[in-house]
Amino acid sequence: MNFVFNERDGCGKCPIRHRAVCARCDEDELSLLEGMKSYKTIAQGEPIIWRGDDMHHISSVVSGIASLSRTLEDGRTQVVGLLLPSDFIGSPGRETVDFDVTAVTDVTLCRFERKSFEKLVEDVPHISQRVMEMALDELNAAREWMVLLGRKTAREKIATFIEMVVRRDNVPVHAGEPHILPLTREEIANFLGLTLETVSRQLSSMKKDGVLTFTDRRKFTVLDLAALQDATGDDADGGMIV
Amino acid sequence: MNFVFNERDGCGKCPIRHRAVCARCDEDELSLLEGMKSYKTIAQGEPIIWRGDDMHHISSVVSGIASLSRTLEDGRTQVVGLLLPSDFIGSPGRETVDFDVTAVTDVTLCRFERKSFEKLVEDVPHISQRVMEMALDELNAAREWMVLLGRKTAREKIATFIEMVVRRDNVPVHAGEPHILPLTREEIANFLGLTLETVSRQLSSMKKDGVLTFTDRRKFTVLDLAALQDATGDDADGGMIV
DNA sequence: CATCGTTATTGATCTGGGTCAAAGTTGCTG
DNA sequence: CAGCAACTTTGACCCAGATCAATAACGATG
Repeated sequence: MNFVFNERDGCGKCPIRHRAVCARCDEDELSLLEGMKSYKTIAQGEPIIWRGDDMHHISSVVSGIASLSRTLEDGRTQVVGLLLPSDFIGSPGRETVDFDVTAVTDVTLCRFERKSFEKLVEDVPHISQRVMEMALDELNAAREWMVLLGRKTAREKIATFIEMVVRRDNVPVHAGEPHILPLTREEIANFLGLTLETVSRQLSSMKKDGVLTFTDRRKFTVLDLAALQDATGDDADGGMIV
Repeated sequence: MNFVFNERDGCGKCPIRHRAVCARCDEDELSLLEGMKSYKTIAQGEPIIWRGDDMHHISSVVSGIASLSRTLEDGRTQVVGLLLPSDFIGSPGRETVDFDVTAVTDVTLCRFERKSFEKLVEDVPHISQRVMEMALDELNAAREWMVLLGRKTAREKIATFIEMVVRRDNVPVHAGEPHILPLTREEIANFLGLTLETVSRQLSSMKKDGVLTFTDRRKFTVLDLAALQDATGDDADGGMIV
Protein backbone atom coordinates (compact mmCIF):
# COMPACT_ATOMS: atom_id res chain seq x y z
CA MET A 1 0.00 0.00 0.00
CA ASN A 2 1.29 3.33 -0.87
CA PHE A 3 -0.98 6.20 -0.02
CA VAL A 4 1.21 8.88 -1.39
CA PHE A 5 1.20 7.23 -4.78
CA ASN A 6 4.91 7.75 -5.12
CA GLU A 7 6.53 4.94 -6.96
CA ARG A 8 9.73 3.90 -5.37
CA ASP A 9 13.02 3.75 -7.16
CA GLY A 10 13.54 0.54 -9.05
CA CYS A 11 16.30 -0.72 -11.21
CA GLY A 12 13.73 -1.93 -13.71
CA LYS A 13 14.74 -5.52 -13.87
CA CYS A 14 13.03 -7.98 -11.57
CA PRO A 15 10.01 -6.61 -9.71
CA ILE A 16 11.47 -7.45 -6.36
CA ARG A 17 14.26 -5.06 -7.08
CA HIS A 18 11.78 -2.22 -7.34
CA ARG A 19 11.79 -1.60 -3.64
CA ALA A 20 12.86 -4.63 -1.73
CA VAL A 21 16.52 -4.56 -2.42
CA CYS A 22 17.24 -2.12 -5.17
CA ALA A 23 19.96 0.44 -4.52
CA ARG A 24 21.74 -2.35 -2.73
CA CYS A 25 21.46 -4.88 -5.48
CA ASP A 26 23.80 -7.77 -5.43
CA GLU A 27 23.52 -10.02 -8.43
CA ASP A 28 24.49 -13.09 -6.48
CA GLU A 29 21.91 -12.56 -3.80
CA LEU A 30 19.22 -11.75 -6.29
CA SER A 31 19.95 -14.65 -8.55
CA LEU A 32 18.57 -16.76 -5.72
CA LEU A 33 15.18 -15.44 -6.71
CA GLU A 34 15.43 -16.19 -10.39
CA GLY A 35 14.14 -19.73 -10.22
CA MET A 36 11.35 -18.90 -7.82
CA LYS A 37 9.35 -16.26 -9.51
CA SER A 38 6.24 -16.63 -11.63
CA TYR A 39 3.95 -14.04 -13.17
CA LYS A 40 0.21 -13.85 -12.98
CA THR A 41 -2.36 -11.42 -14.37
CA ILE A 42 -5.71 -10.70 -12.75
CA ALA A 43 -8.52 -8.95 -14.63
CA GLN A 44 -10.08 -5.71 -13.40
CA GLY A 45 -12.60 -6.28 -10.66
CA GLU A 46 -11.50 -9.83 -9.90
CA PRO A 47 -10.42 -10.88 -6.41
CA ILE A 48 -6.72 -11.61 -5.98
CA ILE A 49 -6.97 -13.23 -2.57
CA TRP A 50 -9.54 -13.24 0.23
CA ARG A 51 -9.05 -12.52 3.88
CA GLY A 52 -8.26 -15.74 5.68
CA ASP A 53 -6.92 -17.53 2.62
CA ASP A 54 -3.66 -19.36 2.97
CA MET A 55 -0.87 -17.28 1.57
CA HIS A 56 1.25 -19.49 -0.62
CA HIS A 57 2.94 -16.59 -2.32
CA ILE A 58 4.38 -13.23 -1.57
CA SER A 59 3.75 -11.09 -4.63
CA SER A 60 4.93 -7.77 -5.91
CA VAL A 61 2.64 -5.64 -8.07
CA VAL A 62 4.27 -5.20 -11.47
CA SER A 63 1.53 -3.14 -13.10
CA GLY A 64 -1.96 -1.97 -12.28
CA ILE A 65 -3.63 -1.11 -8.98
CA ALA A 66 -5.04 -3.44 -6.34
CA SER A 67 -7.01 -2.57 -3.22
CA LEU A 68 -6.80 -3.93 0.30
CA SER A 69 -10.18 -3.89 2.00
CA ARG A 70 -12.35 -5.29 4.75
CA THR A 71 -16.10 -5.81 4.50
CA LEU A 72 -18.27 -6.10 7.63
CA GLU A 73 -21.09 -8.68 7.70
CA ASP A 74 -23.70 -6.17 6.61
CA GLY A 75 -21.73 -5.06 3.58
CA ARG A 76 -20.07 -1.89 4.82
CA THR A 77 -16.65 -1.84 3.16
CA GLN A 78 -13.50 0.04 4.05
CA VAL A 79 -10.53 0.21 1.72
CA VAL A 80 -7.45 0.28 3.93
CA GLY A 81 -4.91 0.75 1.20
CA LEU A 82 -4.09 0.79 -2.47
CA LEU A 83 -1.33 -1.39 -3.86
CA LEU A 84 0.64 0.19 -6.67
CA PRO A 85 3.51 -1.13 -8.75
CA SER A 86 6.34 -2.28 -6.46
CA ASP A 87 4.03 -2.80 -3.47
CA PHE A 88 3.86 -6.22 -1.90
CA ILE A 89 0.89 -8.47 -1.29
CA GLY A 90 1.48 -10.63 1.76
CA SER A 91 4.02 -10.40 4.54
CA PRO A 92 6.77 -12.77 5.45
CA GLY A 93 5.81 -14.53 8.67
CA ARG A 94 2.05 -14.52 8.11
CA GLU A 95 0.22 -17.65 7.06
CA THR A 96 -3.01 -15.99 6.00
CA VAL A 97 -4.07 -12.67 4.57
CA ASP A 98 -5.94 -10.26 6.84
CA PHE A 99 -7.73 -8.23 4.18
CA ASP A 100 -9.36 -8.87 0.85
CA VAL A 101 -7.16 -7.98 -2.10
CA THR A 102 -8.94 -7.00 -5.33
CA ALA A 103 -7.76 -5.91 -8.76
CA VAL A 104 -8.92 -2.31 -9.25
CA THR A 105 -7.48 -2.32 -12.76
CA ASP A 106 -5.92 -5.24 -14.61
CA VAL A 107 -3.04 -6.28 -12.40
CA THR A 108 0.14 -8.20 -13.12
CA LEU A 109 1.93 -9.78 -10.20
CA CYS A 110 5.37 -11.25 -9.79
CA ARG A 111 5.01 -14.06 -7.28
CA PHE A 112 7.47 -15.86 -5.03
CA GLU A 113 6.72 -18.93 -3.02
CA ARG A 114 6.28 -17.69 0.54
CA LYS A 115 8.57 -20.20 2.21
CA SER A 116 11.43 -19.38 -0.13
CA PHE A 117 10.88 -15.70 0.32
CA GLU A 118 10.95 -16.08 4.08
CA LYS A 119 14.19 -17.99 3.83
CA LEU A 120 15.58 -15.17 1.73
CA VAL A 121 14.55 -12.66 4.40
CA GLU A 122 16.48 -14.65 6.96
CA ASP A 123 19.51 -15.15 4.79
CA VAL A 124 19.91 -11.77 3.15
CA PRO A 125 19.99 -8.90 5.66
CA HIS A 126 19.40 -6.27 2.97
CA ILE A 127 15.98 -7.70 2.34
CA SER A 128 14.66 -7.62 5.88
CA GLN A 129 16.03 -4.09 6.17
CA ARG A 130 14.25 -3.04 3.03
CA VAL A 131 10.99 -4.72 4.04
CA MET A 132 11.35 -3.05 7.44
CA GLU A 133 11.68 0.36 5.78
CA MET A 134 8.72 -0.32 3.53
CA ALA A 135 6.57 -1.46 6.45
CA LEU A 136 7.51 1.65 8.42
CA ASP A 137 6.58 3.85 5.46
CA GLU A 138 3.26 2.08 5.09
CA LEU A 139 2.64 2.39 8.80
CA ASN A 140 3.15 6.11 8.62
CA ALA A 141 0.83 6.40 5.65
CA ALA A 142 -1.79 4.29 7.43
CA ARG A 143 -1.65 6.53 10.51
CA GLU A 144 -1.96 9.61 8.34
CA TRP A 145 -5.05 8.05 6.81
CA MET A 146 -6.45 7.36 10.27
CA VAL A 147 -6.46 11.11 10.89
CA LEU A 148 -8.44 11.57 7.69
CA LEU A 149 -10.93 8.84 8.54
CA GLY A 150 -11.39 9.87 12.15
CA ARG A 151 -11.44 13.64 11.96
CA LYS A 152 -11.75 15.13 8.49
CA THR A 153 -14.96 16.39 6.90
CA ALA A 154 -16.22 15.04 3.57
CA ARG A 155 -14.83 18.08 1.76
CA GLU A 156 -11.42 17.67 3.40
CA LYS A 157 -11.35 13.96 2.63
CA ILE A 158 -12.07 14.52 -1.04
CA ALA A 159 -9.55 17.35 -1.27
CA THR A 160 -6.89 15.19 0.37
CA PHE A 161 -7.59 12.36 -2.03
CA ILE A 162 -7.50 14.56 -5.11
CA GLU A 163 -4.35 16.28 -3.92
CA MET A 164 -2.76 12.87 -3.48
CA VAL A 165 -3.66 11.80 -7.01
CA VAL A 166 -2.29 15.08 -8.36
CA ARG A 167 0.92 14.77 -6.35
CA ARG A 168 1.50 11.31 -7.68
CA ASP A 169 0.92 12.39 -11.26
CA ASN A 170 2.98 15.53 -11.08
CA VAL A 171 6.27 13.74 -11.14
CA PRO A 172 5.99 12.00 -14.50
CA VAL A 173 3.20 13.95 -16.18
CA HIS A 174 3.56 17.38 -17.81
CA ALA A 175 1.49 20.32 -16.65
CA GLY A 176 -1.82 20.76 -18.46
CA GLU A 177 -2.27 17.03 -18.97
CA PRO A 178 -5.48 15.98 -17.21
CA HIS A 179 -5.20 13.69 -14.21
CA ILE A 180 -6.94 10.34 -14.11
CA LEU A 181 -8.99 9.07 -11.20
CA PRO A 182 -8.00 5.45 -10.79
CA LEU A 183 -11.16 4.60 -8.83
CA THR A 184 -14.92 4.71 -9.30
CA ARG A 185 -17.00 6.97 -7.05
CA GLU A 186 -17.92 3.99 -4.95
CA GLU A 187 -14.29 2.90 -4.54
CA ILE A 188 -13.32 6.43 -3.56
CA ALA A 189 -16.15 6.42 -1.03
CA ASN A 190 -14.97 3.15 0.47
CA PHE A 191 -11.45 4.51 0.69
CA LEU A 192 -12.55 7.73 2.39
CA GLY A 193 -15.22 6.33 4.70
CA LEU A 194 -18.06 8.08 2.82
CA THR A 195 -20.94 7.11 0.53
CA LEU A 196 -20.72 7.39 -3.23
CA GLU A 197 -23.41 10.08 -3.22
CA THR A 198 -21.37 12.25 -0.89
CA VAL A 199 -18.28 11.77 -3.06
CA SER A 200 -20.24 12.78 -6.13
CA ARG A 201 -21.76 15.82 -4.42
CA GLN A 202 -18.40 17.02 -3.13
CA LEU A 203 -16.77 16.65 -6.52
CA SER A 204 -19.64 18.60 -8.09
CA SER A 205 -19.26 21.24 -5.43
CA MET A 206 -15.54 21.61 -6.07
CA LYS A 207 -16.32 21.87 -9.77
CA LYS A 208 -18.89 24.58 -9.06
CA ASP A 209 -16.34 26.42 -6.90
CA GLY A 210 -13.86 26.47 -9.75
CA VAL A 211 -11.30 24.23 -8.08
CA LEU A 212 -11.54 21.46 -10.66
CA THR A 213 -12.96 20.67 -14.10
CA PHE A 214 -13.85 17.30 -15.43
CA THR A 215 -13.37 16.41 -19.09
CA ASP A 216 -15.01 13.06 -18.47
CA ARG A 217 -15.93 11.27 -15.28
CA ARG A 218 -12.47 9.87 -14.85
CA LYS A 219 -10.38 12.79 -16.11
CA PHE A 220 -9.96 16.13 -14.38
CA THR A 221 -7.74 19.18 -14.24
CA VAL A 222 -6.99 21.28 -11.19
CA LEU A 223 -7.80 24.95 -11.74
CA ASP A 224 -6.90 26.25 -8.30
CA LEU A 225 -4.22 24.24 -6.58
CA ALA A 226 -3.99 26.62 -3.61
CA ALA A 227 -7.71 26.25 -2.94
CA LEU A 228 -7.38 22.48 -3.22
CA GLN A 229 -4.56 22.39 -0.69
CA ASP A 230 -6.41 24.75 1.64
CA ALA A 231 -9.34 22.40 1.56
CA THR A 232 -7.37 19.38 2.73
CA GLY A 233 -7.28 20.57 6.34
CA ASP A 234 -3.56 19.78 6.52
CA ASP A 235 -0.74 22.16 7.22
CA ALA A 236 -0.07 24.59 4.41
CA ASP A 237 2.97 22.76 3.12
CA GLY A 238 1.27 19.43 2.71
CA GLY A 239 2.28 17.63 5.83
CA MET A 240 5.91 18.60 5.91
CA ILE A 241 7.34 20.59 8.75
CA VAL A 242 8.56 24.15 8.45
CA MET B 1 1.66 1.21 19.10
CA ASN B 2 -0.07 -1.94 19.91
CA PHE B 3 -3.78 -1.85 19.39
CA VAL B 4 -4.44 -5.29 20.64
CA PHE B 5 -2.84 -4.46 23.95
CA ASN B 6 -0.99 -7.75 23.95
CA GLU B 7 2.41 -7.43 25.44
CA ARG B 8 4.99 -9.29 23.48
CA ASP B 9 7.25 -11.88 24.95
CA GLY B 10 10.27 -10.44 26.65
CA CYS B 11 13.15 -11.99 28.48
CA GLY B 12 12.79 -9.37 31.18
CA LYS B 13 16.27 -7.96 31.12
CA CYS B 14 16.96 -5.00 28.87
CA PRO B 15 13.88 -3.29 27.50
CA ILE B 16 15.04 -3.72 23.97
CA ARG B 17 14.87 -7.42 24.49
CA HIS B 18 11.15 -7.20 25.16
CA ARG B 19 10.34 -7.39 21.52
CA ALA B 20 13.22 -6.28 19.42
CA VAL B 21 15.45 -9.26 19.70
CA CYS B 22 14.22 -11.55 22.42
CA ALA B 23 13.78 -15.21 21.58
CA ARG B 24 16.88 -14.80 19.50
CA CYS B 25 18.98 -13.23 22.19
CA ASP B 26 22.66 -13.28 21.76
CA GLU B 27 24.57 -11.84 24.66
CA ASP B 28 27.39 -10.63 22.46
CA GLU B 29 25.13 -8.75 20.12
CA LEU B 30 23.13 -7.24 22.89
CA SER B 31 26.10 -6.19 24.93
CA LEU B 32 26.66 -3.67 22.16
CA LEU B 33 23.67 -1.83 23.54
CA GLU B 34 24.77 -1.78 27.14
CA GLY B 35 26.79 1.39 26.93
CA MET B 36 24.23 3.22 24.82
CA LYS B 37 21.09 3.13 26.82
CA SER B 38 19.73 5.72 29.22
CA TYR B 39 16.46 5.90 31.09
CA LYS B 40 14.02 8.76 31.28
CA THR B 41 10.70 9.25 33.02
CA ILE B 42 7.95 11.54 31.77
CA ALA B 43 5.06 12.63 33.98
CA GLN B 44 1.44 11.95 33.09
CA GLY B 45 0.09 14.42 30.57
CA GLU B 46 3.48 15.75 29.54
CA PRO B 47 4.63 15.70 25.92
CA ILE B 48 7.41 13.25 25.10
CA ILE B 49 8.20 14.60 21.66
CA TRP B 50 6.38 16.75 19.12
CA ARG B 51 5.74 16.12 15.48
CA GLY B 52 8.58 17.53 13.45
CA ASP B 53 11.11 17.41 16.27
CA ASP B 54 14.49 15.95 15.51
CA MET B 55 14.69 12.42 16.75
CA HIS B 56 17.93 11.99 18.60
CA HIS B 57 16.84 8.80 20.27
CA ILE B 58 14.95 5.65 19.56
CA SER B 59 13.16 4.70 22.77
CA SER B 60 11.38 1.68 24.07
CA VAL B 61 8.53 2.09 26.54
CA VAL B 62 9.49 0.35 29.79
CA SER B 63 6.37 1.20 31.78
CA GLY B 64 3.26 3.30 31.36
CA ILE B 65 1.25 4.26 28.28
CA ALA B 66 1.99 6.91 25.68
CA SER B 67 -0.20 8.10 22.82
CA LEU B 68 0.64 8.92 19.23
CA SER B 69 -1.59 11.66 17.87
CA ARG B 70 -2.09 14.35 15.30
CA THR B 71 -3.91 17.63 15.88
CA LEU B 72 -5.31 19.68 12.98
CA GLU B 73 -5.00 23.48 13.06
CA ASP B 74 -8.44 23.95 14.51
CA GLY B 75 -7.84 21.57 17.38
CA ARG B 76 -9.43 18.38 16.13
CA THR B 77 -7.24 15.56 17.45
CA GLN B 78 -6.91 11.97 16.34
CA VAL B 79 -5.02 9.42 18.39
CA VAL B 80 -3.42 7.05 15.88
CA GLY B 81 -1.97 4.63 18.37
CA LEU B 82 -1.15 3.78 21.94
CA LEU B 83 2.35 2.86 22.95
CA LEU B 84 2.57 0.19 25.63
CA PRO B 85 5.55 -1.38 27.35
CA SER B 86 7.92 -2.81 24.74
CA ASP B 87 6.66 -0.53 21.97
CA PHE B 88 9.10 1.78 20.26
CA ILE B 89 9.05 5.53 19.84
CA GLY B 90 10.82 6.53 16.67
CA SER B 91 11.89 4.48 13.68
CA PRO B 92 15.35 3.79 12.38
CA GLY B 93 15.83 5.78 9.19
CA ARG B 94 13.61 8.72 10.11
CA GLU B 95 15.07 12.02 11.17
CA THR B 96 11.93 13.54 12.62
CA VAL B 97 8.79 12.29 14.30
CA ASP B 98 5.54 12.42 12.34
CA PHE B 99 3.12 12.46 15.26
CA ASP B 100 2.95 13.99 18.70
CA VAL B 101 3.86 11.56 21.46
CA THR B 102 2.34 12.22 24.88
CA ALA B 103 2.53 10.45 28.22
CA VAL B 104 -0.98 9.17 29.00
CA THR B 105 0.25 7.86 32.35
CA ASP B 106 3.68 8.31 33.90
CA VAL B 107 6.03 6.76 31.37
CA THR B 108 9.53 5.37 31.69
CA LEU B 109 11.58 5.07 28.54
CA CYS B 110 14.77 3.25 27.73
CA ARG B 111 16.55 5.38 25.16
CA PHE B 112 19.22 4.63 22.57
CA GLU B 113 21.02 7.17 20.50
CA ARG B 114 19.42 6.93 17.08
CA LYS B 115 22.62 6.74 15.06
CA SER B 116 23.95 3.86 17.16
CA PHE B 117 20.64 2.09 16.95
CA GLU B 118 20.61 2.43 13.18
CA LYS B 119 24.11 1.02 13.02
CA LEU B 120 22.91 -1.90 15.11
CA VAL B 121 20.05 -2.48 12.69
CA GLU B 122 22.55 -2.67 9.86
CA ASP B 123 24.99 -4.87 11.69
CA VAL B 124 22.71 -7.32 13.43
CA PRO B 125 20.25 -9.00 11.06
CA HIS B 126 18.08 -10.28 13.91
CA ILE B 127 17.23 -6.76 14.83
CA SER B 128 16.00 -5.59 11.45
CA GLN B 129 14.01 -8.80 11.20
CA ARG B 130 12.42 -8.18 14.56
CA VAL B 131 11.68 -4.54 13.77
CA MET B 132 10.25 -5.68 10.46
CA GLU B 133 7.92 -8.10 12.22
CA MET B 134 6.88 -5.44 14.70
CA ALA B 135 6.22 -2.91 11.97
CA LEU B 136 4.12 -5.45 10.05
CA ASP B 137 2.10 -6.18 13.20
CA GLU B 138 1.55 -2.50 13.79
CA LEU B 139 0.58 -2.00 10.18
CA ASN B 140 -2.04 -4.69 10.48
CA ALA B 141 -3.39 -3.17 13.66
CA ALA B 142 -3.48 0.26 12.05
CA ARG B 143 -5.46 -1.05 9.09
CA GLU B 144 -7.86 -2.80 11.41
CA TRP B 145 -8.35 0.53 13.16
CA MET B 146 -9.00 2.22 9.82
CA VAL B 147 -12.02 -0.04 9.40
CA LEU B 148 -13.26 1.07 12.80
CA LEU B 149 -12.72 4.76 12.06
CA GLY B 150 -14.17 4.67 8.58
CA ARG B 151 -17.13 2.36 8.94
CA LYS B 152 -18.16 1.53 12.49
CA THR B 153 -20.96 3.20 14.44
CA ALA B 154 -20.35 4.86 17.81
CA ARG B 155 -21.71 1.84 19.64
CA GLU B 156 -19.47 -0.52 17.66
CA LYS B 157 -16.44 1.67 18.23
CA ILE B 158 -16.95 1.71 21.99
CA ALA B 159 -17.63 -2.03 22.11
CA THR B 160 -14.47 -2.71 20.10
CA PHE B 161 -12.42 -0.53 22.40
CA ILE B 162 -13.79 -2.11 25.59
CA GLU B 163 -13.36 -5.58 24.19
CA MET B 164 -9.75 -4.71 23.42
CA VAL B 165 -9.10 -3.52 26.96
CA VAL B 166 -10.71 -6.67 28.34
CA ARG B 167 -8.73 -8.92 26.01
CA ARG B 168 -5.51 -7.33 27.12
CA ASP B 169 -6.39 -7.69 30.80
CA ASN B 170 -7.66 -11.23 30.60
CA VAL B 171 -4.23 -12.75 30.27
CA PRO B 172 -2.72 -11.60 33.55
CA VAL B 173 -5.80 -10.68 35.56
CA HIS B 174 -8.17 -13.15 37.29
CA ALA B 175 -11.86 -13.25 36.49
CA GLY B 176 -13.99 -10.99 38.65
CA GLU B 177 -11.26 -8.40 38.98
CA PRO B 178 -12.51 -5.12 37.49
CA HIS B 179 -10.82 -3.80 34.37
CA ILE B 180 -9.25 -0.39 34.26
CA LEU B 181 -9.78 2.15 31.51
CA PRO B 182 -6.38 3.63 30.81
CA LEU B 183 -7.82 6.73 29.13
CA THR B 184 -10.16 9.60 29.95
CA ARG B 185 -13.42 9.94 28.05
CA GLU B 186 -11.83 12.60 25.89
CA GLU B 187 -8.81 10.44 25.10
CA ILE B 188 -11.10 7.54 24.20
CA ALA B 189 -13.06 9.90 21.95
CA ASN B 190 -9.91 11.05 20.20
CA PHE B 191 -8.86 7.45 19.70
CA LEU B 192 -12.25 6.43 18.27
CA GLY B 193 -12.98 9.50 16.17
CA LEU B 194 -15.90 10.57 18.39
CA THR B 195 -16.69 13.34 20.89
CA LEU B 196 -16.39 12.80 24.61
CA GLU B 197 -20.14 13.25 25.03
CA THR B 198 -20.85 10.41 22.63
CA VAL B 199 -18.37 8.19 24.45
CA SER B 200 -20.05 8.96 27.75
CA ARG B 201 -23.52 8.34 26.35
CA GLN B 202 -22.55 5.03 24.78
CA LEU B 203 -20.93 3.83 28.00
CA SER B 204 -24.06 4.81 29.93
CA SER B 205 -26.18 3.01 27.38
CA MET B 206 -24.14 -0.18 27.67
CA LYS B 207 -24.45 0.10 31.44
CA LYS B 208 -28.23 0.48 31.13
CA ASP B 209 -28.33 -2.55 28.82
CA GLY B 210 -26.58 -4.69 31.40
CA VAL B 211 -23.42 -5.22 29.38
CA LEU B 212 -21.12 -3.44 31.85
CA THR B 213 -21.05 -2.00 35.37
CA PHE B 214 -18.80 0.74 36.62
CA THR B 215 -17.44 0.75 40.16
CA ASP B 216 -15.86 4.13 39.52
CA ARG B 217 -15.35 6.06 36.33
CA ARG B 218 -12.15 4.23 35.51
CA LYS B 219 -13.07 0.73 36.72
CA PHE B 220 -15.62 -1.56 35.12
CA THR B 221 -16.68 -5.20 34.92
CA VAL B 222 -18.17 -6.93 31.91
CA LEU B 223 -21.51 -8.57 32.74
CA ASP B 224 -22.30 -9.92 29.27
CA LEU B 225 -19.25 -10.69 27.19
CA ALA B 226 -21.28 -12.21 24.35
CA ALA B 227 -23.33 -9.03 24.01
CA LEU B 228 -20.13 -6.98 24.08
CA GLN B 229 -18.59 -9.02 21.29
CA ASP B 230 -21.80 -8.92 19.27
CA ALA B 231 -21.74 -5.16 19.52
CA THR B 232 -18.28 -4.79 18.00
CA GLY B 233 -19.53 -5.43 14.46
CA ASP B 234 -16.64 -7.85 13.89
CA ASP B 235 -16.91 -11.50 13.01
CA ALA B 236 -18.12 -13.66 15.87
CA ASP B 237 -14.70 -15.02 16.72
CA GLY B 238 -13.06 -11.68 17.16
CA GLY B 239 -11.38 -11.20 13.86
CA MET B 240 -9.93 -14.64 13.33
CA ILE B 241 -11.02 -16.79 10.47
CA VAL B 242 -13.04 -19.97 10.84
C1' DC C 1 -13.98 18.49 55.20
C1' DA C 2 -14.86 22.71 52.36
C1' DT C 3 -13.15 24.58 48.05
C1' DC C 4 -11.97 24.37 43.48
C1' DG C 5 -10.53 22.60 39.17
C1' DT C 6 -10.94 18.78 36.36
C1' DT C 7 -13.60 15.09 34.45
C1' DA C 8 -18.02 13.02 33.54
C1' DT C 9 -22.98 12.82 32.80
C1' DT C 10 -27.21 14.25 30.87
C1' DG C 11 -30.38 17.14 28.23
C1' DA C 12 -31.86 20.00 24.19
C1' DT C 13 -31.02 21.17 19.69
C1' DC C 14 -28.71 21.26 15.24
C1' DT C 15 -26.55 19.51 11.04
C1' DG C 16 -23.33 16.88 7.93
C1' DG C 17 -23.62 13.23 5.69
C1' DG C 18 -26.41 8.98 5.12
C1' DT C 19 -30.53 6.88 2.89
C1' DC C 20 -33.91 6.36 -0.51
C1' DA C 21 -35.38 7.45 -5.02
C1' DA C 22 -35.35 9.09 -9.67
C1' DA C 23 -33.09 10.69 -13.70
C1' DG C 24 -29.09 11.32 -16.53
C1' DT C 25 -24.52 9.46 -18.64
C1' DT C 26 -21.51 6.39 -20.70
C1' DG C 27 -19.90 2.56 -22.88
C1' DC C 28 -20.60 -2.18 -24.27
C1' DT C 29 -22.46 -5.76 -27.13
C1' DG C 30 -25.13 -7.74 -30.43
C1' DC D 1 -26.83 2.27 -33.54
C1' DA D 2 -30.30 0.39 -30.36
C1' DG D 3 -30.68 -1.47 -25.98
C1' DC D 4 -28.98 -2.57 -21.71
C1' DA D 5 -26.14 -2.55 -17.71
C1' DA D 6 -23.13 -0.11 -14.94
C1' DC D 7 -21.92 4.19 -13.23
C1' DT D 8 -22.97 8.97 -11.88
C1' DT D 9 -25.59 12.94 -10.62
C1' DT D 10 -29.11 15.29 -8.22
C1' DG D 11 -33.04 15.87 -5.13
C1' DA D 12 -35.80 15.15 -0.82
C1' DC D 13 -35.73 13.62 3.58
C1' DC D 14 -33.86 11.67 7.85
C1' DC D 15 -31.00 10.49 11.71
C1' DA D 16 -26.60 9.45 14.30
C1' DG D 17 -23.65 11.92 16.34
C1' DA D 18 -21.93 16.78 16.96
C1' DT D 19 -22.60 21.00 19.42
C1' DC D 20 -23.99 23.86 23.13
C1' DA D 21 -25.19 24.08 27.84
C1' DA D 22 -26.12 22.94 32.52
C1' DT D 23 -25.30 19.92 36.34
C1' DA D 24 -22.99 16.41 38.96
C1' DA D 25 -19.18 13.61 40.69
C1' DC D 26 -14.56 13.24 41.72
C1' DG D 27 -10.09 14.00 43.85
C1' DA D 28 -6.40 16.86 45.15
C1' DT D 29 -5.11 20.59 48.30
C1' DG D 30 -4.84 23.51 52.10
